[in-house]
Amino acid sequence: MQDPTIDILKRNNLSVTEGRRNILQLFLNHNASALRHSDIESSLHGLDRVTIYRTLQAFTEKGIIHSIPGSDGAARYALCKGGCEQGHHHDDHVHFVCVRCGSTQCLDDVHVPYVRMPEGFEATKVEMVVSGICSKCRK
Amino acid sequence: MQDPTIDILKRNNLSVTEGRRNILQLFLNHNASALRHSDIESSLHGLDRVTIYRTLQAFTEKGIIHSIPGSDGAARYALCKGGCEQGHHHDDHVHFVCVRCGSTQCLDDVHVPYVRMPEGFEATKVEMVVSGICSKCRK
DNA sequence: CCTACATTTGCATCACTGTTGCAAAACAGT
DNA sequence: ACTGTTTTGCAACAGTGATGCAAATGTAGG
Repeated sequence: MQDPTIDILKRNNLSVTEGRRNILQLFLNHNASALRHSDIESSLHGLDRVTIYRTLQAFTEKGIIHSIPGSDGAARYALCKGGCEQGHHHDDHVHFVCVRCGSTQCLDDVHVPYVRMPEGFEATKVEMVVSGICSKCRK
Repeated sequence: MQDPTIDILKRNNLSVTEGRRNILQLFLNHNASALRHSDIESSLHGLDRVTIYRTLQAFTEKGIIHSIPGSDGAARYALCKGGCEQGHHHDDHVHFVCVRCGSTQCLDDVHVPYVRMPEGFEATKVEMVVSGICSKCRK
């Protein structure tokens, strides 16, 4: 109740630790754009690299955050807005990567359109990433 | 004329070297699914890692191959089927990643649908990657 | 075919991402 | 507060990708 981070961690059956609360708080403060592991590492010095990796894994498994594939070989993470539960994500929105400022954001209102698969293919997940100039960089 | 690899390299103003011909031949033989750097490295032992990276870069710039974002942090590459030229790619097809066999393939007949961007966003590139079970693995 | 110039290769090295095993520290429930 | 479980930090490792430089290779002209 008092602190939203404690609440979220408990609801997801995760032990409430300093590191997890700090990482979660960072996502709550920063929900305009997705965070890379390195962003978290530089914001929260003193927290071990490995702990951050493991925390991101745990949060992803619980459905607190979702990962966004980055073409530069570094995963990005953003808070799930709702509908995601233990084991199953329902983030069917489009992601946007700005080539100018480098930020990745969730376009929560733009949902991934349906595409018909060829005979014999069975789709279980669809990722759509749009690159271009974001609204902030276009001024 | 005689060897398609020589032909393709010359058409793109690339020096014809042993390594480039071998890599290109690998793509020609293997056009059902995309290749990772490591696939090429293990198929063509004796060729330096760095040479492979630089060749993949050169081929991508020339529009011979295109890269496919992989969520596992390893880029995949596949031959461009047409419409791609020096500097500009026109691969608007969907990519499929099989979670069973791990292969990545181009669904050349399935093209990426249009999505309307929110106010202020300017899209220049759209990537769509579908995961699931491919037709071969479903038998 | 040989020479001279430009390009490419291989090697060493580096930076970054992500994983694993293990002992010490922190947490949860009684 | 005590005990058992979970998490953390550390060390080490594997993989991807980039860069600088000297040696090797390719290209074009005669």
